[in-house]
Amino acid sequence: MSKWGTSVPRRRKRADGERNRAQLIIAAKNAIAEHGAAVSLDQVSRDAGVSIATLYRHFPSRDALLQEVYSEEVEALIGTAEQLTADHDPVTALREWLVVFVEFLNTKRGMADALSTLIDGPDALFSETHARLSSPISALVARATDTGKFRIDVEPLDLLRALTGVANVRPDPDWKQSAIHLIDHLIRGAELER
Amino acid sequence: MSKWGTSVPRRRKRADGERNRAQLIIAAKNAIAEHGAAVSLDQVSRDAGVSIATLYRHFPSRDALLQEVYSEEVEALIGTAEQLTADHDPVTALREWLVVFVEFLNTKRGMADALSTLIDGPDALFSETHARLSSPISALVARATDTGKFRIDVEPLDLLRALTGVANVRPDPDWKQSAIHLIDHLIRGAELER
Amino acid sequence: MSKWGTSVPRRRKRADGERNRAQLIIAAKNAIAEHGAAVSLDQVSRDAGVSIATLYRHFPSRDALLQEVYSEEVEALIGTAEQLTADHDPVTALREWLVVFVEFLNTKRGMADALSTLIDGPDALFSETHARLSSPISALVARATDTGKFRIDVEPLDLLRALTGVANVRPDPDWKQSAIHLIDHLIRGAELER
Amino acid sequence: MSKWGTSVPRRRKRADGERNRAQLIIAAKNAIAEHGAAVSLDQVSRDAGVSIATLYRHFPSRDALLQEVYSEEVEALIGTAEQLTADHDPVTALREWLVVFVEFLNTKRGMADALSTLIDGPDALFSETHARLSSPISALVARATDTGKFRIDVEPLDLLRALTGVANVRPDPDWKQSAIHLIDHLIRGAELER
DNA sequence: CATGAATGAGGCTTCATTCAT
DNA sequence: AATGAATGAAGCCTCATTCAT
Repeated sequence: MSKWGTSVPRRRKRADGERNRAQLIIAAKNAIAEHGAAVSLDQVSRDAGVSIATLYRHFPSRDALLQEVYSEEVEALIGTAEQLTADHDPVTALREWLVVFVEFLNTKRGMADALSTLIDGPDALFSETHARLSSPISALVARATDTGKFRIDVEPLDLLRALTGVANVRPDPDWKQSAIHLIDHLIRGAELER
Repeated sequence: MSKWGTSVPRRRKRADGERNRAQLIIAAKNAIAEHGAAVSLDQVSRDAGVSIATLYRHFPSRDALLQEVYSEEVEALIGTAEQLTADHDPVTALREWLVVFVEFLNTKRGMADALSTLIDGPDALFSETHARLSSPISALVARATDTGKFRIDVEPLDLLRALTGVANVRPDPDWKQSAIHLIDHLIRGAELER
Repeated sequence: MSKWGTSVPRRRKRADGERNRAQLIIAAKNAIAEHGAAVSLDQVSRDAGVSIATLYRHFPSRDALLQEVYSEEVEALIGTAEQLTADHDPVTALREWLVVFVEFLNTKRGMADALSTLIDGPDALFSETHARLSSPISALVARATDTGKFRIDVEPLDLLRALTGVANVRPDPDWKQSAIHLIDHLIRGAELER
Repeated sequence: MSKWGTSVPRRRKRADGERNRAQLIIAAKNAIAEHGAAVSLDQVSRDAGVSIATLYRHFPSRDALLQEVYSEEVEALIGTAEQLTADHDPVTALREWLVVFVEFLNTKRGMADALSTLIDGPDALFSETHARLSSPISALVARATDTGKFRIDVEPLDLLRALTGVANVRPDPDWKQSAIHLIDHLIRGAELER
């Protein structure tokens, strides 16, 4: 089927393109973590080892890039929610997922900025991610609540927002531990029997 | 009309200087509330009715100005803590102060950005505010804890951070309500008798 | 399915090449009419359904492409001149041709830009077109003059330039009518008997 | 009244500012004449010997700059129309003004581009200039027509457009002569008695 | 003290054009 | 012959900050 006997070497350039694309996403991820969501795209392209024009070829707008960076991780997060739901009792699943969310924030340092920085108020990027995270957290909370032993008046997404707040304290190396304390406290406040 | 002919003008000069300084802080405060922390200093100086150079005379750098804006409000917050401590029982005082803190965040929309936007590591501005807020919140929590009916494993400052997280959801007009729900939940999680 | 198994594909390759070339010219023509002469070549190649590289294979530079677009239409114009000369009396032929020229400008909206945009001095593109249009208009004018009833001190090409000036008023939807009025006036000014 | 004894030296900087402003207008004028209206503002600022930021300080937008360049000359033109109306018989006045208009085009080479290039179709800049030139030319034509010996079916502004067309032939050094021939022809076509 | 002006530097974005396959 | 990818270069614009008066 192949013209040259192996199926791989054909279209090396194409492969490079995809490698660059990947590099850009990685660079953007790191850059955002380091400098916040307002990173210069110039910076990102430099980090990725490509020209700024190449960045623009792959991502026609800053948002398109952020979207992509964001997307991957968010999908993973959502997948984890399903996994945990299957493997654990409701409250544990919720707790564990919040812990995973904190891990996610770790890579995403600056992402919170990203959301609010994007100009148009309730913008597409935010709305979408919002919506995507809303499902799993709501489901997990609902499942915990359905046990009858758990009650929480806080809107599910606000749990994530609270953790984001703790995560945004940039310099503190112990923030993850702090966040876990907060998770425990939040759960404890929701348990009816004590 | 002479510059030194009366005893008043000499003082007025000084007064003008201070008025300018005050105006600048007010303008910066409003500008930040309105446009986020990335406001152009030009904008601020224009709003204050002085030249950009005058701004620089008073505040040698952008950060110095932010610092000051921040400072004022923080001092007010601290004052409130003392007031509440004097007027209310420990848990109520804590709860009320957290509510006041949420109000503070309301004016400061964008201030959170300001903090995280400042680029490198444990920056001076943040650290100082951090330190200054640490005292009142710690004191309030300690006082509540000392009643023996209250226990919280979360680091006091993290309570504020959690609220900040909820506050940072820019477009939601109900965020304040959400924040208060969170406060109640956090307090509830800390009460030993239920 | 084999590449060389039939005698047709070999020719088709060539045919494709020519088709592409033609498509490119058409696309460029439309693009210029729509967006002015500053169209991006990327746009043109996309419209033509080929890659930008293919565009470059056919036309080594932006100017080469414009040249070609221009050329085709100019040839058609010249053909029309001959036709009109054959079919009508001198003055009518001249008038009609000027009307056709106005039609030509209509499709070419933006072409005028194209010419003057090319940066330096008496550029090749312009000069050539210049030269090519010079013949027919001069011939038509000469033929009208030879009747002895017609006299015009204006350089023949300037008649076209004047019309181009009227045509370049972009927003006016009645410009064609205006141009025809101008044609009539110009002819009227040349008629000796009145 | 002055603090230093002469009224001049005070505010030297301000004077510089105005000089720069003037330089920018001159540079823009020349640059447009040379490269057309799409000149890079960077280029203009460089020619004027100031930084691009300074250009922007004086003219917040490209249009603002063009407006200014344009404005001065247009006002002069309008003034001339009044002068000529006062000093000459109707037809002569019209003819002379058209000659002056040709002179104006000489400085303005590329201005025609400017008009059509500015993005929004019938845009403010164009409309205004349009309107401003409309008055004098209409008045001059009307006055000539009122003599009863002159008739022209061409819209007054189209006379200017026709001349602009001739003027836009960049390389020809004799274009001014050509334009004057055209003027004479246009006038001749309008005279009823011959 | 205050001012208006100026600027360097940096980010954004778009192209025409080249290159390896 | 055709392609997608890459890039240098250039334009646009904005801002924090400095300076001469």
